[in-house]
Amino acid sequence: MLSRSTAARGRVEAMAKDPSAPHTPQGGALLFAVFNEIGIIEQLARTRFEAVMPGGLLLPHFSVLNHLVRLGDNKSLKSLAFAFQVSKGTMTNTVQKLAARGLIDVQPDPEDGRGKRVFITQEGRQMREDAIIAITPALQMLAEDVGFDTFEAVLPKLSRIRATLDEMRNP
Amino acid sequence: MLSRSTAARGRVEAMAKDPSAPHTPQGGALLFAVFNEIGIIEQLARTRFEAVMPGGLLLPHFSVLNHLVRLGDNKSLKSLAFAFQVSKGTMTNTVQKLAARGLIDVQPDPEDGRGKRVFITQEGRQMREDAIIAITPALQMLAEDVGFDTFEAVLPKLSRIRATLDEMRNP
DNA sequence: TGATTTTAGTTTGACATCAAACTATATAGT
DNA sequence: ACTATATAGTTTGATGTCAAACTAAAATCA
Repeated sequence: MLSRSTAARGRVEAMAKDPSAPHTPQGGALLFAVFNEIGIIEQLARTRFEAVMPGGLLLPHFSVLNHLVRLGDNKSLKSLAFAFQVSKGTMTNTVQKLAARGLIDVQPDPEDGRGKRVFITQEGRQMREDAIIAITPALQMLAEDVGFDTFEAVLPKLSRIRATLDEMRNP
Repeated sequence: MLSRSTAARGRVEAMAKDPSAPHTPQGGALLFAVFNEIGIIEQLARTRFEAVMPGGLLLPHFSVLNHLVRLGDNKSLKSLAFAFQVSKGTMTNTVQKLAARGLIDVQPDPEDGRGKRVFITQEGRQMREDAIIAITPALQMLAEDVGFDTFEAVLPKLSRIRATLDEMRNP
């Protein structure tokens, strides 16, 4: 059986780097490799995150709770969908799940008959706290093993890539 | 309507950075921010990639074709699932879709009655070439706008994070 | 004011994905 | 050899997601 890191490397190398391929830009392989690493990290991080979440909380659910605590509640579904770059239907689904668990409270918007407003409940705040507590050991281990400076160095560059990708949408 | 980059920043800030939260490690916010950027980039990149793929080819489909060209075909489903870090069932599904389109050829493993072997067809090779041609403009634009050096700088650090996350699985 | 268009949210249908159960074959243990 | 266990692949049921169709309520405009 291959080691896990070998497996991951296998996937890294799985992406395009064929120098004989026509029309491949010089260094297109580099970009492929970066996006491939990002894809793997996203998957590994999500899996690990959800594995330790209390009550089977999923990443998008936590994300919404965290958003409501950090940036304040009384948010519309639209703004939440926009903030997380998911479709309206997806946010409808997420909000319904959170509401069914009593972690948020959804009410009609008093100023707009079409809209709704999302509030976090006390249970929702507690769940968000528990979630942060649950993931903290993994984050600490990661910070120790990888080095904090690596994360510091990488964040602004990722932001730059994200911002550019963001601007490239719908030209 | 908010600008798109404002929206993306909204999602960035949506993740944990609450300094008042108990048990939040010093700088836990940094790690959250990094993973959040990674999540957004993965989503934006996938969407953009699939939007230009010929014949509605999806990212996992392309990834398998590319893998078979770059690392050679005659692969088992197991090894493909392992390389891409997806479940066996997922790879069964992906392989069935590719085979139905005639892009790969799946045959029983002559040396193992349980196994199958996956081969890429000429149509599959052509599809992979077309896909690379289709995504190249976006990659070039990105490389120009962001700067090649940013990608060069970020790749080894992402690899490090990925490798550590990989090692952290199933201790 | 009345008609058109835009917007907020929901629903529907399709698809990728996963975990777990299942089948069939191979390997290990005795 | 016979039984146990492990492995390759498929299937099943659930979930998250999206795009597109749909409903209802603004906002625009003529």
